[in-house]
Amino acid sequence: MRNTPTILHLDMDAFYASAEQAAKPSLRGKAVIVGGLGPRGVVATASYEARVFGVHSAMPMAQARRLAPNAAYLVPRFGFYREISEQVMRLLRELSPLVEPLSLDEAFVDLEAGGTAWDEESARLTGTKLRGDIRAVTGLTGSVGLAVSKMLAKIASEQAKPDGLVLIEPGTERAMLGPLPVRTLPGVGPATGDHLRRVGITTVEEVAEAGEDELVRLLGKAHGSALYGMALALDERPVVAERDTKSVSVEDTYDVDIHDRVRVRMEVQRLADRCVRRLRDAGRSGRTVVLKVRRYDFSTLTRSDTLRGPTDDPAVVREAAARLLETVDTTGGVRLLGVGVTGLADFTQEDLFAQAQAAAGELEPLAEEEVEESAEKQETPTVRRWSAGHDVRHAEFGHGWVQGSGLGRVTVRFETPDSDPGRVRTFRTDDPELEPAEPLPLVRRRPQVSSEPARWPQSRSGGGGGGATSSP
DNA sequence: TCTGGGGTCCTGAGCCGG
DNA sequence: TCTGCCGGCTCAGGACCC
Repeated sequence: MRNTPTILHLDMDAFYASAEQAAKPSLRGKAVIVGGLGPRGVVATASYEARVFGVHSAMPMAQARRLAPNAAYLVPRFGFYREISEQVMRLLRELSPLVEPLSLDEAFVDLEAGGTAWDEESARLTGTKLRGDIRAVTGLTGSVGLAVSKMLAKIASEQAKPDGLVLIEPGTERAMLGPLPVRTLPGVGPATGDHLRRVGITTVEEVAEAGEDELVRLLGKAHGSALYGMALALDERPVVAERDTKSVSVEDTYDVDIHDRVRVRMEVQRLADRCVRRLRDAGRSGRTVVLKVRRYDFSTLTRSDTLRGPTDDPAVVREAAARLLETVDTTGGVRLLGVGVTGLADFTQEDLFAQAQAAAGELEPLAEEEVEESAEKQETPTVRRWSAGHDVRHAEFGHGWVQGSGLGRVTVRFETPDSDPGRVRTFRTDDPELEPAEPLPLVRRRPQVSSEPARWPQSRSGGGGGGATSSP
């Protein structure tokens, strides 16, 4: 393991919620909760103002609404977040070719490999400048952790939140780690945490004291050994720039459990089509088709079928998924269905056997009329949908966003990232002057990458100036 | 309180072929 | 030819992560 703290972990602060606050001046400083708004939605991100009420990510939305009834509730706009994420990732790639994105809002960077840091001081300077650049380019804040390994850099960025920088000095790692709860270690979730607590292990220090043999006995070989290493602050995992995707899947949770078997079959076919579309967009094909069914009682089962060769043929995937469904009992109802493909390849191989079978009529695919008939039942009648938080443009009032809709009315707040908080107006949902719009850039004119200050005030004023401040 | 969606990795059982 | 062993593959489930 290296002895300089030149692994950087960047974590954007409350990313989705902060992006929405940046786009919508009236939400700055307010509790904002982004997530699924249906009856079975969960919180994706809560702004720091919402966290005060006890709201956190992965919490059921119904619970969040009870805790913070006056918060702004928005559906995620992944396309918008992806654009911001790409700006941030570009800044990271200026630091090093070794950038490992973990999600839209997180990444590791090997600064040493990029020649941008070689010791404590240069690492700290690089991290500080990066935070300023992110703020200048996106208007958002991110927290930076610096350490000798990925695990420690991630723990450091967690400690730096929000809007800070923490560098773990080489030699102090074990002392820092010891008193932390086991859940701090990567790979320790609710189940493992419980497991360890039941045998009296609650801190990282106690994990180290338990010894490798005991951990392997408790958790199995791979998990036990890995955890022991982590507790000793040993983590040799390199920053890996190119990660090959290993599976592609889509799934839907339904607002109400589905009981009708015909409807279940139809949904599986739709999911299969969506899955193949994603597969093709990625230029891949796959050999193993996986069906996922979550039943009314939340029990989840998967069924998979490995074909003789990789395919990206929707008919083949549909047929495999339909065949797998026939092995599953769905009486009682299903709350979630999913279709995935694994065993990915860059080439396809015609599944002649399946094609021949289909041609011979052995597969009993859903009759077209049956599909269409069921599809019609699904269609909501002709009303335009206005999702909360999405951008719109009105012929007279200009750019705004949907604050809410229902009962044939849609409420729009007219404001832009660099305007003052705007006024609210209500329209009929079929108002011809109202149309969906693309999100506006958060920072109007991309400034030179330097310490130019953000163009508008942040909800968390913190360090002010160029944003290039650091906490201890 | 009532649990999303997209992934990754691990484990253990059963089967098969050398 | 039979048996035992071993490794590899497939399948299902579970845990974890963001």
